[in-house]
Amino acid sequence: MRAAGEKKVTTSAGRNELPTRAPRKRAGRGAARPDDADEVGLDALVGHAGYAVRRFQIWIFQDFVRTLASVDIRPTQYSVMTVIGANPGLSQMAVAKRLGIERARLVHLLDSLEGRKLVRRIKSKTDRRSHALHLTAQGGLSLAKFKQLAAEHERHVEEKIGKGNRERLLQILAGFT
Amino acid sequence: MRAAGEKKVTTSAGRNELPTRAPRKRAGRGAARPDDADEVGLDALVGHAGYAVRRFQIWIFQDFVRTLASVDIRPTQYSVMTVIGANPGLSQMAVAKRLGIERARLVHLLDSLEGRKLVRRIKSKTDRRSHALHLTAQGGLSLAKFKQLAAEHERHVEEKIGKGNRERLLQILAGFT
DNA sequence: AGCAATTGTTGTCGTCAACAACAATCTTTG
DNA sequence: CAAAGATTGTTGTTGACGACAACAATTGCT
Repeated sequence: MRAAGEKKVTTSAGRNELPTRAPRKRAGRGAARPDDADEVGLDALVGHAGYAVRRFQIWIFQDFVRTLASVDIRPTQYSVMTVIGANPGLSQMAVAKRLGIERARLVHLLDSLEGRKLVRRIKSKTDRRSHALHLTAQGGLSLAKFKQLAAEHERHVEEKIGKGNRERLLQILAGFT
Repeated sequence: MRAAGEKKVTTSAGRNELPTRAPRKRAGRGAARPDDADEVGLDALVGHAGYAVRRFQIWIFQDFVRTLASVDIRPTQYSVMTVIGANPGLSQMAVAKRLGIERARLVHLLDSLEGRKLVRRIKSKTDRRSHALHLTAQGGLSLAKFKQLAAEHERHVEEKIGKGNRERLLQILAGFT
């Protein structure tokens, strides 16, 4: 519901400023006073995996949100629906554990999705504490659309870091999924 | 939880009924329904770079916080001090731009660091709007210690994904730093 | 001088991880 | 079987964080 920005972000959104890194001289210590951020040396920060990953994560997140803005689905919502769609009848606990999110957080997520008639909580008969999660008919249809857009987002990632690098990345991080 | 032989991704577009596992601990559920998160298929989620990166980012973040817990320094604080240490005299705007954080947010960050006598805001004489940021003597000493711990954290990353993979990762994501 | 832009600051809003506490409901065990 | 313990969904709080909006002081531009 934001969309107020209406920035000139095209749907392709790739190749904006990747190779900016001008091989300029390192910011000289002492007298030099780099005012432009482009000239600021990072020193020890480069070489930290966490920093690079954080920046990349932010970029990916924003592109995902932007690409799926028309359907108003955020990454976490998408992951929840995907898991439920692939494993109907899961309990909230199971979904939370699988996605590594707090079950407390999943409550709000599902409230929202259920309010939009995408997901249903059905009381389990075998365990009256838990809910069996299912996609609604509309939810299934919608998820198909979401997946299309998510695939488009994935193409943006390819454009940004290269197809081979993306696959390599997935391979390296396969242990965390 | 590595989900080793996980190849239950039946590419046939239809439903992929999970391979019937013998019901383990809990009383039989009647229908084949995975209760344990370990058995839950992710389907389309695997293959999404954003998901893998997010999980990895969370892991890295937590390890960083844990490794630097003794000095009570969080990733963002570390990045701010590193940049200031490498480029003394920077303005808040320059630091914020370089690290990709909001200048509004940097205010609180610096309030905290200045309160701990690690950095100083010195009024610029050339531009009385801005502050020149410097590490205090204690801040410089502390940063050296922080860097040691950060290097230890980085070793944890190596242990987790492998030395070569870590370097490849940094290489792939170099454009985002 | 006048007006737009920048800088630091304050504040709000929404997302997210991490806990804590609780009622309802299993499961275990004495 | 009944009490004790554990689990599930829920509500609430805390704190870090990104995104904005508005503002005063200051600078730059014309």
